[in-house]
Amino acid sequence: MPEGHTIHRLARSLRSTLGGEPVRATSPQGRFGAGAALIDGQRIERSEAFGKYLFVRWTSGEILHVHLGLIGKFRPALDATAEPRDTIRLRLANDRAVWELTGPARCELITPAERREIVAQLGPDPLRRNADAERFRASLARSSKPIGAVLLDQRVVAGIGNVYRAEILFVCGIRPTRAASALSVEEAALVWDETVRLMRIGLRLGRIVTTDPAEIGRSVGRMADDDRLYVYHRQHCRRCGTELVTVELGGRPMSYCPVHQPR
DNA sequence: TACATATGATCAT
DNA sequence: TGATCCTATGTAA
Repeated sequence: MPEGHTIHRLARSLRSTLGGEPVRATSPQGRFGAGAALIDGQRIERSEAFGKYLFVRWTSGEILHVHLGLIGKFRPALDATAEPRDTIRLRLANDRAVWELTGPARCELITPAERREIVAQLGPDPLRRNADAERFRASLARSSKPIGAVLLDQRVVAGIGNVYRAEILFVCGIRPTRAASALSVEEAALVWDETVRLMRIGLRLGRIVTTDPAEIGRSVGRMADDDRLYVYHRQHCRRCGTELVTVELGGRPMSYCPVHQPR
């Protein structure tokens, strides 16, 4: 379930559970066998996320680059003692924890220069300190494409995915079909601020929650799944019940509320 | 069993 | 824009 908050959380969890001592690395599936052998027995020196990209630096100097893509998962083993399934690309283990990676779009060892190239292609990451909001605003001002499509462009802002783009624009009251360059400075600032706010919540909770607990009438902990989002994957607006409009932007479907997201 | 679908990105045309 | 890759899950047949 990978938008940026997931990867940031993952980077932290890997550090806290595997950091400090040598890690056993294997590739039960075999497709990353040579790479796993190179980091096997090393310690994690650094584990960080940039947008949806995960970088784990090892004491040997190798950098593990993982991108989960649409269906990839990197999670603690359900049963650490069971024989690993043969879909597991990479398994990282010490005496405290076992992590299993399946279905990644990318799992490779890269050099620091290659890491820099990847990061250089990415826009500011709202979950990183010192993220450059002005650079984001300037990208919007330059783009005549719909804001709904622009928010998915990782070169503009790194980490937003299909859920957050829909939810952010709802919370900001902005119709996704509007040209990015048509947003006022205040609107662009609002989009950035809400992106930071909502993704931080996602990072803290480990799941995407964009609804206001006061509006829902329940604490976040007691919210049903159906109450967590305003528009994503819904037929009707969580706020007013109006039938949502679905459009395809950036090659992927998204919904908006015609009442709360005016032209 | 088969098929559709999923919080993504890349490559070919 | 469309095809393709990667895996797991839910629903239909």
